[in-house]
Amino acid sequence: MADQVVPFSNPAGRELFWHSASHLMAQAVKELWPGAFLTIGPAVDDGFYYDVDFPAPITEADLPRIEARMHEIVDRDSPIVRREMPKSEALEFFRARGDTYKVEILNEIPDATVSLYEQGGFVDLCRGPHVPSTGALKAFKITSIAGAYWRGDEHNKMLTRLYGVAFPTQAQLDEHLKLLEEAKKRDHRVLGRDLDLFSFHEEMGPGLPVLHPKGAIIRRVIEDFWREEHARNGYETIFSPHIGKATLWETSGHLGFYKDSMYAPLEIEGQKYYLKPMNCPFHMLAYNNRQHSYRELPIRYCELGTVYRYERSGVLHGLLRVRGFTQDDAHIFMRPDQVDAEVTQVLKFVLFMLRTFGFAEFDVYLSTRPEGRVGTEAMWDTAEGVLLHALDEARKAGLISSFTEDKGGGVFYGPKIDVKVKDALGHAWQCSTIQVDFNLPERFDLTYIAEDGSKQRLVMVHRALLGSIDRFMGALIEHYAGAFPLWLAPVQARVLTITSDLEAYGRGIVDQLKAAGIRAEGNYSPEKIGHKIRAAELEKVPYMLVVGKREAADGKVAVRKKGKGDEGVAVVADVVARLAGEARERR
RNA sequence: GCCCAUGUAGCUCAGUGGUAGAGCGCAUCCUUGGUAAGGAUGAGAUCACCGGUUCGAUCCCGGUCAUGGGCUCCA
Repeated sequence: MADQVVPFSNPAGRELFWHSASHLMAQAVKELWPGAFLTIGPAVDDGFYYDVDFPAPITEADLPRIEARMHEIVDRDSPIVRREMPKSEALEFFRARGDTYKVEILNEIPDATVSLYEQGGFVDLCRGPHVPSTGALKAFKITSIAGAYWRGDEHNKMLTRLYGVAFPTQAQLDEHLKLLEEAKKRDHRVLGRDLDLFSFHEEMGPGLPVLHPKGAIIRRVIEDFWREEHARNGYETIFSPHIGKATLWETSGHLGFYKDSMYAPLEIEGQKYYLKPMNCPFHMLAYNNRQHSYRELPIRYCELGTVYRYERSGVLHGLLRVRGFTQDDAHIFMRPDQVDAEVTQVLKFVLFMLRTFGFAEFDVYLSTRPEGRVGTEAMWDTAEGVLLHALDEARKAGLISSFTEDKGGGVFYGPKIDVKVKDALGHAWQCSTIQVDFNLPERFDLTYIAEDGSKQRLVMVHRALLGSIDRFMGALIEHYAGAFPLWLAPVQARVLTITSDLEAYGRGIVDQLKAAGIRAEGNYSPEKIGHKIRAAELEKVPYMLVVGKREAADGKVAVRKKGKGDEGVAVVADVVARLAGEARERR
């Protein structure tokens, strides 16, 4: 059976190409370190990797050597040959080499026959297919080196993972590397510092950001919009404290299921208090403070609740993975007959919010019953059916194009819908989650009084639209590369005077903008206009309003839109109205 | 937490076993110039922290902390 040649433009072809490149890298490693053992080396979304058990640690400094050897192997242009053999024979082959990793993999392959690939004396167990010869692999780069546990299990040995990418031509590789550079410039951590949005400090501790005034404006704009829309959608805001007694977390089950993510308790007057990792228990108590009639439902409690979770130091990452963050949380209490309509409404709400922030592409997942769960099968059947129905409705309405079912991916207390947004570079960010919860209503004995006067168990849905406000900000920063649309921009307009003697005129314009609710400031320094424009462009201010003698003479400004250039002069009042309008429309 | 790497001025980065340098930014002064960098001068650094080796450590060694790339998990 000969391997088919599949073009690189095709996803399968790309995978084949990258997988072959992975073998090429493996051969180079094996030639340079004969004592190294190869484990697994697949193609991944944006390249390939190979996990290697090296006899002694290697470092980044070794990468050029490996690349050089790879080029040598390419020049040899060895044919890549597939050989099939009985599993037992392959086992013997790898056992003889003392290659326990390949033996372990082989033992898990159910087939009686396996395939090996050979290229210039280098042999690896592989399903294939591959490019016909090593000469086909022209352009590649080992991009990084990292540790990775054998089989991803931290109880296993730590291997060395080499990541790489490969392309049929050098031009394509260069293009790809350029794209990576671009992505680096959009990194929210870099922009967060350059645009003076937030910072981290050793003195405060890892995973604990502090928002600077400009970052705080973005946060406040997000929150104001959020509150407004929640009020409009029938939510009531509540506020809950940051700590709660141990008994509360015992009731909620967090001390049983979530303890590893919670911080050690504080002791106050002989009682243990825990920093909250979630807001749910407080909302449950607020609901349960009095009896509720079926007529009141659904009741929707929302809160921008700041929670604290222990995250292992190695996983912290800018605003995306922190130890204290604010969830845009809500808990909806309802009758069983209301769940369908409510979930559908929540999903629409989610998509409305995300679209308003400028995201147009979503990855939507339905996660169903996992092993080890609470609730009856009938409850799961109903809840999964409801979520599925909501997703179907959203699809029919054109709100989403499709969704993926993650079988067994639900939480122990109920099924859920997750929505990830895709940013301008195509990266997916986990944001929204809509979860049916069978657990807390039982634990907190949440009920309502039905039409016939009986006490009934209610259904509770837990949801977050943006997920973590902090993470969402990170997503926005990268999506817009720091160049926020007007309504989100910390500074919306900057007045730039051609000469410093026009300061008074400039200040007048700033005042008019501010009076209209525009976040405006002026730059009246005696720098040249080109300098001021460059500064404003770099700070990604959406509008630059340039004023010189000509404009000052007849009450006008020259409008320059960031990234677009000079738009010509306009009357000040018109410009103020235009910006105010854009901000109001959240553009 | 684990593996590897990194930590020098606000930022980006040079550099050396004899206590540091550039560009940008910042301050002051000059310049008042029409759409992405005008000029001069100046301030600014216990070279992450703690310990060791050494006559002497920013540099070598050890530890700690933080950061980065991953593994794992998740908002």
